[in-house]
Amino acid sequence: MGTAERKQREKEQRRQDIILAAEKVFFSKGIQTATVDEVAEAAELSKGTIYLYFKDREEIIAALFSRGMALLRDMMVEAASKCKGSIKKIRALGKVYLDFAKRHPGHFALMLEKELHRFDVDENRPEAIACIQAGLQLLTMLKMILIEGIQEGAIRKDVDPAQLALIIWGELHGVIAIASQEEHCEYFQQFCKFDLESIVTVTIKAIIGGIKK
Amino acid sequence: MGTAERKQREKEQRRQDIILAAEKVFFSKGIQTATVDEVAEAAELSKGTIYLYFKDREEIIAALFSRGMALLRDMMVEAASKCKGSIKKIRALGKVYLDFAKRHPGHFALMLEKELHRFDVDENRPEAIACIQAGLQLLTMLKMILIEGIQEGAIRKDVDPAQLALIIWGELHGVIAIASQEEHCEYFQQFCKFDLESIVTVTIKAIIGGIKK
DNA sequence: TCAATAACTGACTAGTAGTCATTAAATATA
DNA sequence: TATATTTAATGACTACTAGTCAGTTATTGA
Repeated sequence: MGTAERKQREKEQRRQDIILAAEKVFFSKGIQTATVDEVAEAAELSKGTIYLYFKDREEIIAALFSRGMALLRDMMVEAASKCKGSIKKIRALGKVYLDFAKRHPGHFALMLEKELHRFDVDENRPEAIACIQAGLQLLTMLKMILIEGIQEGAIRKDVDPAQLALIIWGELHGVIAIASQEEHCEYFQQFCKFDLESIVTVTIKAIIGGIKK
Repeated sequence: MGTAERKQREKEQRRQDIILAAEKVFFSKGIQTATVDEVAEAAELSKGTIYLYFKDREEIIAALFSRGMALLRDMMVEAASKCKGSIKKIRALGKVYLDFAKRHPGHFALMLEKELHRFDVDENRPEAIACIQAGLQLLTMLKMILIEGIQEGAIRKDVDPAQLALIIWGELHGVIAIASQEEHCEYFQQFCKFDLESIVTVTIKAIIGGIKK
């Protein structure tokens, strides 16, 4: 009797439906201003049902975040696999992040808002673990590329590759976050004019310059 | 008749008192959870009075932010003035940020939470302008150091110094933000063990490596 | 057919941002 | 000094939203 299994699948499906509805609402109305009631309406469910599937509002956002992170990770893994040599791979990652920002602006905005500021979700809950896992997989991929580069002799070997992976990710994300935010502020435009693409290119160049042998 | 001037001073004083009360409340209870009522109570004023001095909650936070930013800017300007040579100055800035995090943990936390994500404050309001000004002053100082470095021949001259200043600030802040957040997460500890101090040292080294001639 | 279980509902509670008519205090004026 | 006027402060109130839970409906298994 596969009833239990089917029910399990249906439950998972409903959860996914809620996540998709939440994406529509949160990405169009803004993370801060969208309400759970609006998510419920978009999902054609009552608010109470939403809370059967997610502990609280923050957990819904965490689910969106980990989906976006997984998306980015997949794009990065694919792009890296197409390049030969660690330096080229790292250069490709910057381009991928730009591409991600263009193709998934909602997820990108969520990442800018949440990547650098701790979720208020209990660290032991599945959604929090999924967030951390996706981030760790991204860092691990980067670490592998660095190890490869050290073996090739292209990258300096006096730094721990894991630590360096964290640094590169922080640098890249930090620059893109600040630049994409200040892109729309006229006061900052006076300080320096640029497009996101050129600033990422320069950043990647600087990062690589800092880790090359 | 100096009544008007005195009243103006008193008004400004009250505003400062509210900001100090807000610091206590926001920094102890957390930016997200502290309420305006609590600020009012700490300032020994009614909530209505708070709203005579600040348009909304976000503007109170913006006032704290710009105060912190000015604090950091002053520390950085002072530290830079004590060093000879642009490379040494840049190295000093990383140390200053660490020192700032230790001496002003509340402001540091606010910066992690807000620096990379746009304030919902009208760009034309004084508080928003103060935030942007403080940030711009910091970037301008960095730009001056870079120009000095280019003239000295210590720093590569193929990049716009203003753009490079933005990149360095983004890199430094991005790394510190991610590292200080993940410092407390056991899952990330498995990936790589480090203390904030060593990661900042390595980051500064990487940044300098990326911009040296 | 009917009892048991699971899924869902929406009115309700609690809590908070922001408002505004009213009160109190300070100042200017006669 | 007495009174009018302006300024500062109040706190009860509204509007809104996260999260709950007793009750309803649908599904399943006997």
